[in-house]
Amino acid sequence: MTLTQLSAFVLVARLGSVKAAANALGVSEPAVSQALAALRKYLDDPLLVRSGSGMTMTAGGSRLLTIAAQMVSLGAEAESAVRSAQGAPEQLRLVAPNSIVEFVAGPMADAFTARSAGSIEVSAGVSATAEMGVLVSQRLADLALGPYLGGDRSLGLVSEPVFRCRLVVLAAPDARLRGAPTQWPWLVEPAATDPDSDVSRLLRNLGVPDSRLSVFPNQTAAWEAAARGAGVAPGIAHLAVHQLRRRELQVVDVPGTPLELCWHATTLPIDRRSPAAASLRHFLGTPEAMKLLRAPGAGVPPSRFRPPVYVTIWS
Amino acid sequence: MTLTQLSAFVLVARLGSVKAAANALGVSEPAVSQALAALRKYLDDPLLVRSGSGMTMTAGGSRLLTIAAQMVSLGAEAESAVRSAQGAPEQLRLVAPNSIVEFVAGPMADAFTARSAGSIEVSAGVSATAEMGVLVSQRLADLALGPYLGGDRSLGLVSEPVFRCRLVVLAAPDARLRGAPTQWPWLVEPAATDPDSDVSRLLRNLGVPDSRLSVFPNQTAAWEAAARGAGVAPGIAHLAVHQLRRRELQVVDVPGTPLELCWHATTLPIDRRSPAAASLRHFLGTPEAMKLLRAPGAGVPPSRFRPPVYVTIWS
DNA sequence: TCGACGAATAACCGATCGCTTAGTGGAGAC
DNA sequence: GTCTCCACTAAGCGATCGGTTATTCGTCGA
Repeated sequence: MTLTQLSAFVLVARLGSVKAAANALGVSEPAVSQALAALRKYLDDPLLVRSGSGMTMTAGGSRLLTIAAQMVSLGAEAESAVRSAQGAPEQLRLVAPNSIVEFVAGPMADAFTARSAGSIEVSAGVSATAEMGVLVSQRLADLALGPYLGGDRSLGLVSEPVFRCRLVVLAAPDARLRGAPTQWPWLVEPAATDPDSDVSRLLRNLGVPDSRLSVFPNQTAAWEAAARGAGVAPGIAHLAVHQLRRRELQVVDVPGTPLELCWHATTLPIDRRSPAAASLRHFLGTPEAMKLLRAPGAGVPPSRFRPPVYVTIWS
Repeated sequence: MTLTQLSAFVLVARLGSVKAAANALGVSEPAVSQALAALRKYLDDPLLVRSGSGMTMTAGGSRLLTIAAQMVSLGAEAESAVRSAQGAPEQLRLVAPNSIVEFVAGPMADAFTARSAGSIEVSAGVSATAEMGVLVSQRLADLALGPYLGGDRSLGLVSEPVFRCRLVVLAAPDARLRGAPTQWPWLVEPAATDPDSDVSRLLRNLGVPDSRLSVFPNQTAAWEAAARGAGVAPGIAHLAVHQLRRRELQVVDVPGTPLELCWHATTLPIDRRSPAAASLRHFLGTPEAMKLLRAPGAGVPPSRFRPPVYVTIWS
């Protein structure tokens, strides 16, 4: 019985599928399956059994889940406790949707590290909406910046609004868009395939079929294609400020847009929150952070992003 | 960072020495030292440093201790939770001084297993007094039967009296004992070398030098030697009932004896106690258990006992 | 009935764990 | 100074872990 096995089990139980857990951990699906098999053998209990929709827990599995979750969480806590005790920079892991990581996580991390006088290092990772809450509650991440995640009460998370913005649809000024929006070519970033993402919701509301989507490795690439006239690209309005100002793109009037959004900061409740996480949470409310959220970085070349989507970056 | 490493660390921190921890775990001393080295390297902190008397914790070490102890404890809890959930017999580990294991633990375990209709299996192990409390608080054992262990408040244990008995000194009826007790040959079981044991205390009070001790692998062997006239053997009076009735041994009048003792049952507090441990604890108060405590088994041939002393038996 | 998807298994591989025995090093006791 | 105790290191060994790719198995849905 190892901590990796327990952590795989918890993730499978929480996400409801081996595949999802494998994605969240950034490993192949048999790796998770085997960790599960080893645990099953060791404890002599199936723990999770396949059932029509996802995996359901046995009696033993549900007892294990509560305990294993604590152990995994304590494991992460132990590391940070020891490291912080000796003055090494604390590792703080921020998780967010692709668009946020792409434009604001970098400057945000740099600013916060500077503000903490180098005593806290921030790293950022991309994750699907459905995984973000679990990652934070598992202490695989310290803070999630993105949609509201307080819906699942069982995770015990605090999700507070920090920033309002608008989702719009962009296209080149000279683009000739014929017919209904459902027939346009839609140039999207990978999050559009996350059913819980705002972009995905917008596309569903419009009734855009998957066949009309072109998925680009990141938002910047999708917007460049749109600027070349290849189609329309949904995006957060203020993140495209450079392209809009240079007239490479303009806002297209589409039903249901602009979609008012609110980014939330999600963490463990105060009593379970690490000091570093609390500090970052506080930083997000400062004018300095607001400025960074409002004035995004220029975006980064595609090569800096990992090819697979919805993979968290930390090992 | 593995659970074995954490468990080794906790034991070293609690027992104050690598050697003691190795004994408690039943492994060689370098094994523990290496586990510690691996943890130190992984966490990049010395955790425990040698200091004149034993090992003292660094700041990181003391932070780790509280968390690691929980993790180790949860690990044991996880196993028993899953096993009990699927109807497999629960493993209940009883720890006691050598004499109790030798004479009463076997019948007690059998009786309790029968009483629980086979749903709980009891195994018994020998441990030094100083280790018993730690073993219970670590959940390496579920119940300790022996001396009072409530002294160390930090372990958070409940130690309640269950049985009164007397420690006496025995010899063959025809033994010719010359001079003062300090000059007799003393035939002792291994617990006599445990400074916290009652036998050891008695010998200290009498001023018996170590050179006059002959250590036998178990109580039965020591008593057999005494019956052959090889010297005197301290022991719990009612455990020697067979030898006394057959006139192989008789009580020798020695200052400070009979020494009134009280066996205590030590467990975690009720809210942290496993149901099986609670059940055994309750069983110890029943007339059936009293009878077993009063009328011991015949003792077992030496070969059934492990050569090393003060080693807990479970892996 | 067939196909597709997701879980489980097989086979393999390198790294690490956990343990051993044997030897080194350092601090205190005589 | 030398002895002794105790922690640590070295070296080696077998088992397991944790990961991969490729394949098989079961179940659901068309």
